[in-house]
Amino acid sequence: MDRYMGVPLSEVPAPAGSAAANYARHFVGELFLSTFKPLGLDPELYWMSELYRAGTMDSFIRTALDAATTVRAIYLRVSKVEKTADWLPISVICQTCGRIGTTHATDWDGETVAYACQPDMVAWATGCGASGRVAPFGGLAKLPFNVDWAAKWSHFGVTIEGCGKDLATAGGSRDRSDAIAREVFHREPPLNIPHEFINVGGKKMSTSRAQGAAAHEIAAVVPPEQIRLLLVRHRPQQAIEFNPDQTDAIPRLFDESDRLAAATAGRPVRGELPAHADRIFAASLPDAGMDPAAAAATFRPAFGHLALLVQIPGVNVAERAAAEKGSALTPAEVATLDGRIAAARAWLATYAPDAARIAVREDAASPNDDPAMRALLEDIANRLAAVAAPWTGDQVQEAIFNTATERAIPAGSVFAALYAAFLGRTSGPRAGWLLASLDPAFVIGRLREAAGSPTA
RNA sequence: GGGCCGUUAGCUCAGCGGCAGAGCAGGGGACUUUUAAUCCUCGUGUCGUGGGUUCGAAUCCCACACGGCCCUCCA
Repeated sequence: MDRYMGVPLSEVPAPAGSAAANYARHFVGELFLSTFKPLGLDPELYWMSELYRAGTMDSFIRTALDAATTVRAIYLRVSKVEKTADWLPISVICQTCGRIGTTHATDWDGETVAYACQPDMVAWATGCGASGRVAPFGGLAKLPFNVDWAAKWSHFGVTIEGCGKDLATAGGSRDRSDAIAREVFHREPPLNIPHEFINVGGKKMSTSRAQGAAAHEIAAVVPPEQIRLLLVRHRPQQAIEFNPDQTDAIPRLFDESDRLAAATAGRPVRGELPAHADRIFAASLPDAGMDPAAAAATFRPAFGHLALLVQIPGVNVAERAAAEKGSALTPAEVATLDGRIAAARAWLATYAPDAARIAVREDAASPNDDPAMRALLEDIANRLAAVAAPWTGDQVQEAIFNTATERAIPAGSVFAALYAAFLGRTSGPRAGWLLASLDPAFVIGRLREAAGSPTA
């Protein structure tokens, strides 16, 4: 580890087992790109290490070194950072040990600089102590971050580039780079659009601090379209509050996505829509080639509903979805459905609040308060005991309704009593199918507990 | 100590000089076989606080409070 501290990441070997050419490519390729790609972000990459090696940056290096006095003045004026009088805006790679973080360059003579690799320049790396002169071109040195940033604007002709608020602060990195662009490279810096962060539970999302959820964890649950919506629906300078843990934030994100789709497709929508709802929807589509109108018109099963259906044994979710739509699902709709089913399962396994999970009570039910209801539950138990296992959902549902009708008790209150006995709550999925999926002896026993009758 | 962004309904957020809004949550109601479904209905909230500008301020200006982030290096 120490051996590589201070060495350019492009020169550090990739971790064992990685196929990447070096450490930088390993992380950009394996982590960033694999997360971005499903989101429809397919950037064209430039590796600065290659541009430096190819000599592309040489003219900027020369300009910066010639203007070293100006650069030092900018650091002092803009950021109140005082560099020593011999400091040069160049980071030389030590010819002996390969480190870039430990070198101090001085004495630009128009072709070469002197440098020293210092053992105690920074706390996090130890220089080898070598010194010498080097022509800082062709990849033997790099520009410091702020100068490098400004140089890139000139080289790539950048006209607009946002950045996070951490860099956009007054006297911060962006201000320094802006000043360098103007005064050293004589070019107006690109239009800046500072943007906020994503907070989880009021705190900046941070994997290293184990705070809230990590991006790749959320991406494992929320499909690309909804993640894009999360990022796109707010003003950029508004921090995004997203706390999926034990909340309905994820189902709501789906609901908003579907609402925007409905509006785009011209279907009626409750309430007021945000300005440019159709544009927000189009921007949330991960595939740039996708026709927003066509995408909006497809059937989109409600996430909350799916999260319920996947928990009920014996339910054919695809059949239910087709029934709800009123016709067979298209291949694209099947793909949407499958994606949402997977998302619903992942959500239930991770972030979902307990209230969203159906769980049959382990403990015994207490007898119902109402004598008439107790008698009715006993009646249902007896009827079911006469039905040969395995029960079907229809059989159980029929037994419930027949009993309720005969005893002139509203079906609604019977169901409430059943849910209380089995789930410990007042509502739930279709009771007949729920009970049919459980062990018959258990069901009868539980019904008699709720009826207050001896179960032996 | 300096700076940037934010603060609007329980939650998430629009509105950004002209009657304070939406979704969700929540309350009430409808539906005699229940998808946690569906439908109808209900919104006074010190627009963070205090000043100022204005015929008129959530909106513009100034202070202050609170929250987040930054102000050494690296990127």
